[in-house]
Amino acid sequence: MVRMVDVAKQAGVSVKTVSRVLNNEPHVQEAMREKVRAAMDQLGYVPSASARSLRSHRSYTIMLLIHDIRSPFTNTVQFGALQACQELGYHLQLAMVGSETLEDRSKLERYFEKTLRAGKPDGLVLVPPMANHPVVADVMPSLGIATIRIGPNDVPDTDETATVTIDDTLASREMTKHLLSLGHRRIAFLRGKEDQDATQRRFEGYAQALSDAGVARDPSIILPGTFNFESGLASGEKLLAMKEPPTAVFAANDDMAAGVIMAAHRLGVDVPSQLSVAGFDDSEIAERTWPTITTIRQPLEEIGMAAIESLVAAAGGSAQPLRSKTLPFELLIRNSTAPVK
Amino acid sequence: MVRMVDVAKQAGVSVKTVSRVLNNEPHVQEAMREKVRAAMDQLGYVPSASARSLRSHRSYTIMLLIHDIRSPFTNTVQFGALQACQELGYHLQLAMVGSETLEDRSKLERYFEKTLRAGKPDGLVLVPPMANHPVVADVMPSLGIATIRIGPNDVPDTDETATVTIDDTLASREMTKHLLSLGHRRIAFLRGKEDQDATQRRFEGYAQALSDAGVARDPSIILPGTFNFESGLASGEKLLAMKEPPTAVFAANDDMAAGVIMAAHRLGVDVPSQLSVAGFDDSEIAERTWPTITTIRQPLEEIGMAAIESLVAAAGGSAQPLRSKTLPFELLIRNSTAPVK
DNA sequence: ATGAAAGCGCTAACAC
DNA sequence: GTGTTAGCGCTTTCAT
Repeated sequence: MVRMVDVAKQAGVSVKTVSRVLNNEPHVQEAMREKVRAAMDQLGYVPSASARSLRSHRSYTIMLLIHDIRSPFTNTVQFGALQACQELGYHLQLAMVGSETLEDRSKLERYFEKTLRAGKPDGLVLVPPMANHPVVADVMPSLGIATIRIGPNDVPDTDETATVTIDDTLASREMTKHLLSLGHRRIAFLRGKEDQDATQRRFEGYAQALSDAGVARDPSIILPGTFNFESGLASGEKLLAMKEPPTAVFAANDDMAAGVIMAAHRLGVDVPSQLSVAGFDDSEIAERTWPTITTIRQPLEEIGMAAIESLVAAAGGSAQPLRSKTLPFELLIRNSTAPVK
Repeated sequence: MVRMVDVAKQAGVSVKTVSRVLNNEPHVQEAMREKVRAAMDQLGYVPSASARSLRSHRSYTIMLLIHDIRSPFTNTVQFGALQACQELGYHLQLAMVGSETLEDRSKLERYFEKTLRAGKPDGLVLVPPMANHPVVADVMPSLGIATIRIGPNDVPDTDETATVTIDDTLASREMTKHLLSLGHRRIAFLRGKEDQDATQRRFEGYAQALSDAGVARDPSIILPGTFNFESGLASGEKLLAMKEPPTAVFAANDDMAAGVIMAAHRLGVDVPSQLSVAGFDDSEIAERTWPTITTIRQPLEEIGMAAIESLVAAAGGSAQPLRSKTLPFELLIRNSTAPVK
């Protein structure tokens, strides 16, 4: 194994200088820097991560904390995060919190204590439903780890936490306006999980757009949901069985929208001629159903990348505080929405 | 921060004894062991990962090497792997190899050198298409890292590598037999990517079943593919435009099967009454299309868990060699296959 | 601007 | 069965 001393010998300098070059510290002449870099390359030097972090208390590792790893949302964020990590020379480590742990405050505390102290990540990325879970929010500050939350819109920044999101309310309003512009007046709304900020935000956008258009809200076609396919299926069946069914359904995410489409298939209702369906997120499934789903694209890959970039910037000695970012969304009109008949 | 000395002091023993307890080494009296454990709990001791790995050359980290992170296949394996890691006290780290890197031997070598030397994982999990990529297979042995490949059927074990899979050929034969039993004789087959072992294996099962049933193979309805939705869509459109279209399509994975179903929708062909469609993998999409897809369930979560368990067992001092495993599959008959008319 | 020395927290090697 | 000591490879501190 090639050690720092070997590089130092090869370059004819002291270890400390090599260390300075490795860490991009100032106070090294450019010529020296070059010589050291050449020696590193020549010897194929790879610094020992454990030695570095033992001494410096930095791990060059970001931890992505997930709840349901199999969600395409999380998966895409992860993809972006991983790309950014590789570019910046950081490791991406995964950790998962199960439902029971999430419910139980003391369990969660113990879990964090163990996982975070052991891994000592330089930063933490939280995705929904972790991102604005009340118990998580309670426990986090005591850990003293820079954290980016993905998703929530209304959590204030602190020195140690910030958020990366889109403007859910605005996006939802635009989608609702799209449906209104097609002539729909009886538009159902499927809520998501209530412990996720997005549910309320998206509902607000829907409510605002209706109110702007002077359309009264009908509570009987605003249904609870869980963000998953089955919940959309059940709500779809319920709505279509009504005496006066809605002409459009806006689901708070694509999985539920796909469920509504499935319900329509089952009941022989044609989408979009008899029922328009809109989703949110632009998950993979939105392009794989028949018809394909009109939705809001969240730049999830970019969100993942932005999260890592913020954390790494804050971790690097410069000690700039974390900054929240709001990224742009896009209304994607596909085949599941059409003018009302 | 609580250190090992603090625990030792509290328990009234030497550091080495604490270390022995931490690592479950023998030669410690049960009473001492208990005392030490109590002290650890009481002080909230969390061992320093970096110090341990600096000294012991073990990182308690498994690396999952992925190519296309957004595939549901990989995602589910990852889910199982993460569960197993948490149970066994290991960290799961992610690394990604892009397409260009995978094509270029020297790039790949440099990538591995850098990634693996830096992270020093105790084990490596490869998923398709990494798992039996020729260049990867060439480069791996020189790295001296215990590796589990997920997917390939025909790679011999070595001391350092083993595989965890299902019997693709057998599974594919059973699916083909299912279609034959429904009266289909003109069964198309959609191949996957040719650099993946599964493509050939699954084709062989199809070929065997046809041959067992005395049905001649028609090369004009055996089409190449890439395992993705678009490729299934294109093949589906091509098959349905034939003068004598097949009565059934067996796609080498679910994404392609979903594409075929989409093609049928577009062309107004009813599935399954006019065309039966079968997939492979039991991806999430297989239950979200209309109709739902008859497929082969691979126990991907269990596969991910088994991979980690093997690696951890081999990493733990016992130094037992890696062992390959073949897990059971299951034929899931859903709504996309029906008797031929 | 550069270097020498101390020591991060742990385990390997060896003593008892 | 248990303890002592050295040192893993690096960065920090302090000196020059």
